[in-house]
Amino acid sequence: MLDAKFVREHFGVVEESLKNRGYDLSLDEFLASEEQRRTLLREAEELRNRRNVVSEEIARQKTQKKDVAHMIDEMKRVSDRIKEYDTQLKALEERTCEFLLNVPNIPHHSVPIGRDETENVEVRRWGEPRQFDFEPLNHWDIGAILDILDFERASRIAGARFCLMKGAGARLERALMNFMLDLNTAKGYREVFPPIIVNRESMKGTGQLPKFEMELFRTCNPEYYLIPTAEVPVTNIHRQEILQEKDLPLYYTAYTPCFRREAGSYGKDVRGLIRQHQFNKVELVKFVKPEDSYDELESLTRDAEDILQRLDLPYRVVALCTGDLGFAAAKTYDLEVWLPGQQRYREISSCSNFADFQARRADIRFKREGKKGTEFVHTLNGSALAIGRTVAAILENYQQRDGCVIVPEVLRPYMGVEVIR
RNA sequence: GGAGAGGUGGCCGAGUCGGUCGAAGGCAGCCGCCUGCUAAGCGGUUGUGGGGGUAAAACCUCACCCAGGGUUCGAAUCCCUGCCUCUCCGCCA
Repeated sequence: MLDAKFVREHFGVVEESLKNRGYDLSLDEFLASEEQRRTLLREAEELRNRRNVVSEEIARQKTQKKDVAHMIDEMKRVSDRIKEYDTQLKALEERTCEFLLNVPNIPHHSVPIGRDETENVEVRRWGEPRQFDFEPLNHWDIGAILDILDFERASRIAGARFCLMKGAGARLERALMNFMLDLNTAKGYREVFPPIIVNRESMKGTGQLPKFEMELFRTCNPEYYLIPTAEVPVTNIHRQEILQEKDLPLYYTAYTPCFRREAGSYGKDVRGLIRQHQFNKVELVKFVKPEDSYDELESLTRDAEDILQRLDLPYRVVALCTGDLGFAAAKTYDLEVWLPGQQRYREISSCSNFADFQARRADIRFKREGKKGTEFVHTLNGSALAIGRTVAAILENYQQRDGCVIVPEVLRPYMGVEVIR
């Protein structure tokens, strides 16, 4: 969420950023109702002041047994007027809040301007896509041949966009989770295992709600939401807290299952592990001081890249342009891994700096040593990595002519075997 | 699921029959004094958010005693609802 005062005072900046993101949203109505709100607020506060002053007077005179009926009479009228003001103010506040909740973050000035994903900018590449002396298969074919990925039975158990992993497939999934968590914690990220269904407030805090209700699974009675990413519960660890400067930065890593409706993605990636309703992911989350957040984004991205490098999977880093940037993000790098079966790079991690956008929504602040007042922290997160997609990448990149799959060296201690056959 | 208790400032803790309570007292922190010895004593000070104001402060004002409603001229104090915590019983991975 943006700061109402900031929007008031810098609406030019906000309009520009909305335009760059491809949003068609006018600020006029917001500015007008804000103006009205502030006027009403001042008048209401004057009345309250009057009421406070006279109420004290009433108390004083009453102890002296004086007649206060006329004052009480006046205050009755004042209180009625305050109530009227409050009703109006509440309506206005709801309107401005509602509006602000639907305004996306302002992109950082280093974010390339562009309409959609075709205008994202490649920042760097790592690794050489392997040259095959045979036609490389898709991971779902490899999975079927090895009998480690079973989409048919999964659809019987649950439905489309689910996968039953079996034998070495299940073991590979688990190996990757452990490998990634071990690596991340060794770098100083604190491992947490959070609730994976959360309340509405948490979803609001990170920006999934109210705008993206359609993309979430929800429970009824009582109402909870299944998390689409560990970002939600982990960022909300510090919701409504005031942290101390000396406690920052805070680094967390978490493995969780993730659940996504994938509404509106009909026909996309219908086969394989790329787009599932349920998938596993290891996430990195940072809480940092504002002045550090863009450096922290670079190091967070490097930490995610490190996993791909250790797995020896070719990838590239892409800076998302304004038109492709997520709602809450100020800047995002996507890591795209090479999939030989599809002959293209596919997203496997998304690393973002949200600046103070989530912190303001979730009310996560910090106090500087020796300074008055508080400031919002900056939050960041990134996948390190999406497990299912990593499985797909390993199967496709490490496949052999005879159908078996070599296990990447760093995973062998976790897998117990060198080859999946 | 059943029966009770409770949620007050960084922490502990008071708040009487609703009125001068942003809230006693203690601890902790900060500033100063005193003392010369490893610490005590004395004085002062210490929250957050909004609006106004200022070059910036100062300053003025409103709100905040879990959250949201209600009663009242006036609520931390009374009523209702919700959330959370604790104790006991039951059930259970």
